[in-house]
Amino acid sequence: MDIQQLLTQKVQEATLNLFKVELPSVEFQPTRKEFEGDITLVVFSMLRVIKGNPVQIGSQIGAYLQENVAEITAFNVVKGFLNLVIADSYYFDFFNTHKSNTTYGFVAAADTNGVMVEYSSPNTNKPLHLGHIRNNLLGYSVAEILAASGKKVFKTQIINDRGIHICKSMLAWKKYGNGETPETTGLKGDKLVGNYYVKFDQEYKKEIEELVEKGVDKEEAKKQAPLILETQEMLRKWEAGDTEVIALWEMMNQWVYAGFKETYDKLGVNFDKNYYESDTYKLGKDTVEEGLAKGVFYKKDDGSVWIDLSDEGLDEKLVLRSDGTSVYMTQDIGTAIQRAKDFSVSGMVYTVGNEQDYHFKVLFLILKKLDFAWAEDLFHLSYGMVDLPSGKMKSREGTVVDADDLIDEMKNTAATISEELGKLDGYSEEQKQEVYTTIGSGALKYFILKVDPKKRILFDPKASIDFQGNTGPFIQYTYARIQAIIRKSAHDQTTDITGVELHEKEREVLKQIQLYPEVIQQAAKQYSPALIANYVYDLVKAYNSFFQNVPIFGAETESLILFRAQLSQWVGSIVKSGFGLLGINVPNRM
RNA sequence: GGGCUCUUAGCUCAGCUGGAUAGAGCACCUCCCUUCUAAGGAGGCGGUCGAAGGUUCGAAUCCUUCAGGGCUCACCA
Repeated sequence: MDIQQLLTQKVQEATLNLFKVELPSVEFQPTRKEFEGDITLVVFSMLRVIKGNPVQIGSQIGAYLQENVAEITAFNVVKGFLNLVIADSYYFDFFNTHKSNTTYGFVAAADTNGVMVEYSSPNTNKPLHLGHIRNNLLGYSVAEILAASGKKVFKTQIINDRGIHICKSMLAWKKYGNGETPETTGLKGDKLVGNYYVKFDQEYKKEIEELVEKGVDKEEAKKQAPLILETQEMLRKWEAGDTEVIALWEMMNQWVYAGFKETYDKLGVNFDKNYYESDTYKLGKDTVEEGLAKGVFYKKDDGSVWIDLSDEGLDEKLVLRSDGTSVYMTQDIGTAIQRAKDFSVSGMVYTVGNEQDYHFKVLFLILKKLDFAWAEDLFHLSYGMVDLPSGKMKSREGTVVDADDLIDEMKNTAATISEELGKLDGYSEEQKQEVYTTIGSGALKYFILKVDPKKRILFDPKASIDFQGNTGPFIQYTYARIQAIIRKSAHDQTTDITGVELHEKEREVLKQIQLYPEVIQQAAKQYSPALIANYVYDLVKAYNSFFQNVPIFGAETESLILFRAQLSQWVGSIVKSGFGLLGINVPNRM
């Protein structure tokens, strides 16, 4: 039982004895730095049931607790706050019990209830950019956090691999590509295909202009341009299973997947299963047909199929076009059902930007109306856009921050700083490169994950990401320093500690460590890696203050040295664990 | 126009779901490396929590209105 639970009981016992009232709930909070104490009972909130002067009530309860609870050694009352001082012995018990547990704070996964986390979900025409980085980091991290909180987690992505836009890059490559491949050009596959998508757009615009000059109306020109007609023809062939078109489609998709794989590896993210729209959209169509029979949907005169959500305060929404082809919603219905079949999950998390809030509101509602039991446990992990100072990233204006470029740039910055500091002497070139990668991507990942997912991020490419203060490298640096202590320390890391007096700084560190399990649960509940990031930062700050103000190897007694070395080790282990939940590595030296 | 959402120090962000004098980092100004890694530590400067009302012992947090930003309301995905 942790101290708060124990105190809750004891406070209820106290009020029953002293005031003859049963307290429905007891409110605690950490004691503020400026007051003496470790944990604070808020007496104000009890005034509803106990009438009287809060200071007096607080004093009486405080006296009772000091008398009857071994862990409470002193107390003081300020206004309506009862500050309680917890005995060192309590902290040492806590310390000895958990310090060697490498999964401290984690709850073992129950097999029964799985959760699926979808993230990334790229479009095969466009190389990944900064917005995708946020998506990938968030999704991966939330999956890790959910797993740590006791869920069985499956990671997936849905790949947008079909539709008219895919045919555009295929056609452009066929017409202007001269058989170029990633091998012949040395380009990453996704970049190569992305170039042809852009190329299509350029040529298409030229055709439109030519037609307009000949006197064709602009809207009409868009429909008549030979390129768009050819693209539509290609899509028809694709849907008809034309061998040549399918072969081209498969070849180019493979290039893109190979390119994405490289970027995912660099980001350190992965998936248990990939879904492809080309596989799931048909199931969506079938489901709509069934729903139509059940009366969930209705058909308009032109043959299009809709759902009426006006009772729920929303609009009518199209789920099948009049020509019978599927829309985005259709295929998302299909994908969800397919997943529920493939994995036994009780929940699904969709990591998708907040511009699709409305879409997911509708999707979840439709699935509920279709009576799927799991539809109650769907969550849209909606996150804010990553904007540049100039506004939105626009590929046409060349203002997109490319994922690969940014990752490389961060690594280079890390390398420059590292070399200036020159602390990696004795490392091989390969080891150094590894450290630079760790630091560079640590800086990037932390920068993005420390912000509440809901909020939009402003990213200024000119003002580079910091390496000092509340940053990834700051935290990694603390970890590296701790490793230096461990290397130097010949002390046994598991012996129990007794008979030393806690320094104020050590107490602060231990209080922070105590919070970790609860922080993981909160982060899981709120789907927020930012809570983990900010927690690790606070832990590290408390540790640094200890490190800088309290000697370790210069401590007065052997057991004190032992304790401080062990404490350092434990902090290091939690930093590693917490950063692991964010998908960030830690270096042994830096 | 309807819906959703955001606004906290010059800048970037916390603020434990209603509690004490609103906290960090960056930037700026002082100090601290013959003790373990100074990518660090100790301190200073800096706030009418977008505005106005309301709820109550108590509001950055809850409610209402207003202002400003973002997203969205496609037979695009």
